Amino acid sequence: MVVDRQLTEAEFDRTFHALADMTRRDILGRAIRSDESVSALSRHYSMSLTAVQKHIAVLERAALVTKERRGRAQIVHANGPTIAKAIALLDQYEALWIDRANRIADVLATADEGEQP
Amino acid sequence: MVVDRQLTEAEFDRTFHALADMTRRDILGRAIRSDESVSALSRHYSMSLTAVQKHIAVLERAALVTKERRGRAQIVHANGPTIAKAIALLDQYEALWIDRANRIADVLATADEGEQP
DNA sequence: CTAACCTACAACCGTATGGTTGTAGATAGG
DNA sequence: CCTATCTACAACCATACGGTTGTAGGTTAG
Repeated sequence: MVVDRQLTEAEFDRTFHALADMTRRDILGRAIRSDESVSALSRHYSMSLTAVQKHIAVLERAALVTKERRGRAQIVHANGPTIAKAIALLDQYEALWIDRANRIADVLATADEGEQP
Repeated sequence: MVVDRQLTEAEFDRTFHALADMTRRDILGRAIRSDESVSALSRHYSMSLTAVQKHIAVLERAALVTKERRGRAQIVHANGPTIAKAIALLDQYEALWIDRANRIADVLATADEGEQP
């Protein structure tokens, strides 16, 4: 099963784009805490149902969320693994940054040694 | 000093929007690994200098990057703390998700106990 | 001083984004 | 059956985005 592969660059594009909107982050948060239908979710916001549907579609294309039919309602579930993969990428950047900061600190420390002969 | 506060929602918008583009992620990666000027960075990409300037401006508005004048060159530095704050938000989402998954597992386990009397 | 270089910014263009309204198809409930 | 509910989707609109070219201002090197 190809299930735990890294996200492609295009998938990262979609994931971060989906996260770059307050309404979508809020929808994601609600989807994580409980299972609500599309229309139930839409009632939390002062915009049309269609607008919320589109936001959910963006989250869905980013694989941050999945929909499950349950009678006439469409239940929105959060998809944890995609969040984890986004974290993994940012962790790589942070690790590089910390590594660089450490190397710079080393260079400065070594330079200091030579300055008091 | 108000330095380590959380990002506002609008700042998260900018941060994730900045990360939602392959070229900008690449520029951020290069800025983390080394200090390059704007024009030096632009040489890595098959687009105009102006386009790269704009990408850097987006990263700068998101506080993922800062610029430092050095003679006639403008050096682009990565800004680690902002990356860390983005990670912190995603970690919150992931923690909620794991918590929810655990609670669901508990409910299922409890239900199983009652099924073999 | 002059020429080359680095950066900044305005103006423009096609396309994507985020919103709206309106129409229509399933499904559940009384 | 009939009606209210939930969802889907097309069409439209204003604005933002990602790219271009062109012009202009500092700064360094020779």
